[in-house]
Amino acid sequence: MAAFARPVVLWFRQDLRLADNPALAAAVATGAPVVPVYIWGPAEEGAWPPGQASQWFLHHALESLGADLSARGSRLVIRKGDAQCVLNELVNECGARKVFFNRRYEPSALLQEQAVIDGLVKIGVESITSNSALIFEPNDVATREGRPFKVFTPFYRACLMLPEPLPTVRAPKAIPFPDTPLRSDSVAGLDLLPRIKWDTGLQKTWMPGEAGALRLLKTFINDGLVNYRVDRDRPDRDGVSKLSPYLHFGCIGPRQIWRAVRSHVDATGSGALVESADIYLKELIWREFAYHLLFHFPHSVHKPLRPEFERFPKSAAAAEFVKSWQEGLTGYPIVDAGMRELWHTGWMHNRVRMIVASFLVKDLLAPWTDGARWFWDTLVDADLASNTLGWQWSAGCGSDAAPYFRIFNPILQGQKFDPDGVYVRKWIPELAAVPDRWIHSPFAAPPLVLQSAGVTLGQNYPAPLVDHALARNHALDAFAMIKGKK
DNA sequence: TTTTGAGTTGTTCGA
DNA sequence: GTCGAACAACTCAAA
Repeated sequence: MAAFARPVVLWFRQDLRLADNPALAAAVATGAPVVPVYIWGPAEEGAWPPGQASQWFLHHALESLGADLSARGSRLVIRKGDAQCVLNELVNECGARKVFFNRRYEPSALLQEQAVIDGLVKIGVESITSNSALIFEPNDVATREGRPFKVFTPFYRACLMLPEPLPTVRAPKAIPFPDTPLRSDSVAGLDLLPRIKWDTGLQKTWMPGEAGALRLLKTFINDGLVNYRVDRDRPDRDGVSKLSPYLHFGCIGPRQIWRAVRSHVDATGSGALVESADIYLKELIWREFAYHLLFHFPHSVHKPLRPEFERFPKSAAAAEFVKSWQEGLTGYPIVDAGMRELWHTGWMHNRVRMIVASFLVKDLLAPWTDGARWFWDTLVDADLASNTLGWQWSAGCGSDAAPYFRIFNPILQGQKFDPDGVYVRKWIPELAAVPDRWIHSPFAAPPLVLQSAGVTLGQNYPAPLVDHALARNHALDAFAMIKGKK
């Protein structure tokens, strides 16, 4: 029978995995041959096509997915272009009457999705969509008045009132592929890899794909989770899961993580583990909250949620400052270490993300949107929802943002969270010989100390761009100004 | 409708 | 060195 059944199309998007993939499961459950397709269409991502680092991750995640499909008797069809055109073309080629896919929530993706569904209806093809990317979709959570949440804590409480995430769908054992010959581009043909070889650091750091995600999750749950409460703030330790790029591309789903953590806690839960697990799972709910906000307030990707922040002043030197910040040449070691970690690995520890963001916006008085854009272009985990929420929070212009007076002191933050300077020395080797006492403030060290450490400020390590104490006062003035106090 | 309590991640200053 | 208060006022969400 199956040989004569019309095939169905499975459109892979940000869900590059076989397990916990409801659209794939639904397609396989039809009993018909399945045509899995990935469509590379950066032009449809609006102002936010994947950056170089994200493209690198995507390339390898696609190769991994292709291999996983082959192991199940299938293969990945790859095409370039406009999703609506490609899908129309593909259903005509293979005779499919059904297209399965998982939903996305970014503004441009929502438009794309509607165009795809409308286009397919016109030629008599049905679209069947599922949720794979979120534990709770944007409309699943609402205030009692039916409105979206703007504050995290009530959102979080509302989520906890909802039923626990369902057990995940297993990867299909076999995925039948039709006999029809179907043209496919190669992953390499998408031209996602850098022309100039700068990706060595990425290669050393990441193993993109479903297997890499599951391996990371397992290691984290067994080794990292119990100390997560403390170690999540320590960039000098290996204390976080680093699952963010895998979540972004859907190499793993949030429900898989939720279930795996919960099961581990239920099986072995000591007090410390329970506490750490709750904090970790709360981070997953932060991700949900970011999608909730992006969906309901799509303008937040480029406009502050608090409109008075459009008047927030900009330093006359902002453009130069941004450049130094990008290059890791601000003269504040913890900031520079973070920016260099980002450049080399496509990732930055979350504690350090907050520090560099506060520094850009409040010490350098540069627009938060410049920071958001740089992160977008350089992060392997660049995610419109999380990036937007993070920057609005740091800049203080989100609806539930850091209070204006919360200005990170880059020296204190370094001393507190990288007390032995291990993180700074790793990314700024020119400071390696600076003693612990001065590692986070080399500009304050006695000249003889710097001399014997081989550091000459302004030559092999920059003098600070701004004086933090002064910069802090300027920022406080700026906040008073936009509130109309000055 | 009005009221009430609360809001991720910090720093500084003075006692 | 440690500790508590101040740093504002506003908006959100629920009662």
